Amino acid sequence: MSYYHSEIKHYVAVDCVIFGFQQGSLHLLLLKRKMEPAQGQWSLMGGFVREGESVDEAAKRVLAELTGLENLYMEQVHTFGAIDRDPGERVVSVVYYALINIDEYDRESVHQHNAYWVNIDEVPPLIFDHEEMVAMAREKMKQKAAREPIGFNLLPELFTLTRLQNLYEAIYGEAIDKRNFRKRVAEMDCIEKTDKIDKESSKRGASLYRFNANVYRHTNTKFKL
Amino acid sequence: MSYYHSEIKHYVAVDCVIFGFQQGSLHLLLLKRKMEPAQGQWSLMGGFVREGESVDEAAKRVLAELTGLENLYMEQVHTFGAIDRDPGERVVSVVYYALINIDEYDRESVHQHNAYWVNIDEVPPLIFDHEEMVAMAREKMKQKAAREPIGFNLLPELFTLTRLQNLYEAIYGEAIDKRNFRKRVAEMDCIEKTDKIDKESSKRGASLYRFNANVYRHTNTKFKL
DNA sequence: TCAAAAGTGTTAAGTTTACACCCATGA
DNA sequence: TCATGGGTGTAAACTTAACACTTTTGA
Repeated sequence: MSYYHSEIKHYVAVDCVIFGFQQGSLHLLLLKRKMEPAQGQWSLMGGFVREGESVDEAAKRVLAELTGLENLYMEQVHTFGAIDRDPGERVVSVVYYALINIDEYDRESVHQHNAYWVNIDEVPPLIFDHEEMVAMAREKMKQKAAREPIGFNLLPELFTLTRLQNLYEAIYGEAIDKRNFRKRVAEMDCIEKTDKIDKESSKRGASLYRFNANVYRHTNTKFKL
Repeated sequence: MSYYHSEIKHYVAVDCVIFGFQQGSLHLLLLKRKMEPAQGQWSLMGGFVREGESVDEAAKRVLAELTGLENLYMEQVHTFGAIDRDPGERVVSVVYYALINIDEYDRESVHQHNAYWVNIDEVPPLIFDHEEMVAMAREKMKQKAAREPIGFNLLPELFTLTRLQNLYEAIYGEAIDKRNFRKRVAEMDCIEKTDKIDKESSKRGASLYRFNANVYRHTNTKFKL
């Protein structure tokens, strides 16, 4: 209105790199675009920032639209601001990543958006600069997961240690020594053994564990997996 | 024009957290605003993203406007997108930090912008969300400086080891053991001793060192100071 | 001659890595 | 009974941290 009238405005969008964990691998929720530009090609889920919402809120809305889930763990990654990154028109895009428990999304909604879970190591070519977005999001998530307990967002509430180890192997992209891994887990009070046993994944059965966020907040020991 | 006509646009700005190193402390280059809104208050250097430039280019331009320097080391920090973060009008701001050798900027230009170097531990109240921007930039710079040789951008080409140590102490906010520090430096081939001696800082004189970016690129040893 | 910064190694503590076998169970 | 995944400890290698005195020189 008043101060900045001599400046120009831009479209501001958000794009979401949505991580899930399945069959021992990280997966991404990708869309096969139903609209121009780039119809028929693969892309991240995105949307424009609207008038009455912050950029963070726009990302939450876009995620909820697709997955039906509110309160996902989400983090801003980077803003992509090249002039011609979108060949349709100039759009500045703020990228977020989200971590979701792959058992809990709204399949109906995902289906309607023409979205599919794709193994992160078999991602098809993506439109625009979306591959770079994925690369940055993956790297940032990896760094964060090593030092803060965000990985549990990718798991159900109860999980076996083998499953947790598989998750971290997928995140780091390398094998982890089982005994060393369990030693580290044992030192972390916030990862609690429950008295429940999982019989799905093995004949013998494996103890189920749970992440306790309260314990995490009240202990001063650094998280490190 | 075509695809996104039903969406609305936003002002997109850049704000720059400009670090310098002086008298053993990190300093920030801050402006006393000459215009509304928030005239007379302290702020970061900023500006709007224009039509023919990317967001990165806007940040470079804004930095060059203030300091007269091109090719500064610069990194994107975060995008601030709250609706009412700027009480004048809605502006989405992309924050960058830059590292500058405090001996080399254009004093004339800085003076004209009403800008001053302020010790980072004595920063006055800043407008809007600029204090949060500074905090995030500082943390990100610290993380990066520990693992990549960006600190040299804050120093002249030749420097003594004591000066380098003082810089890292300022970045980390804690004292470093002199012998351990020098041991680490000695193991890094990219930090080369020259045959020049600095006589300014001590009676005895101290050897001057230089960072060699080529050597850094061609060695595989991780940078760690 | 003395104040001020430069320069220099060793040891202990802590952390990280490598590694192999027995257990419980359902098919 | 055997194939499958669950569960457990120790020693060596490496990394980090702690620590104090001698040197040079200009004022």
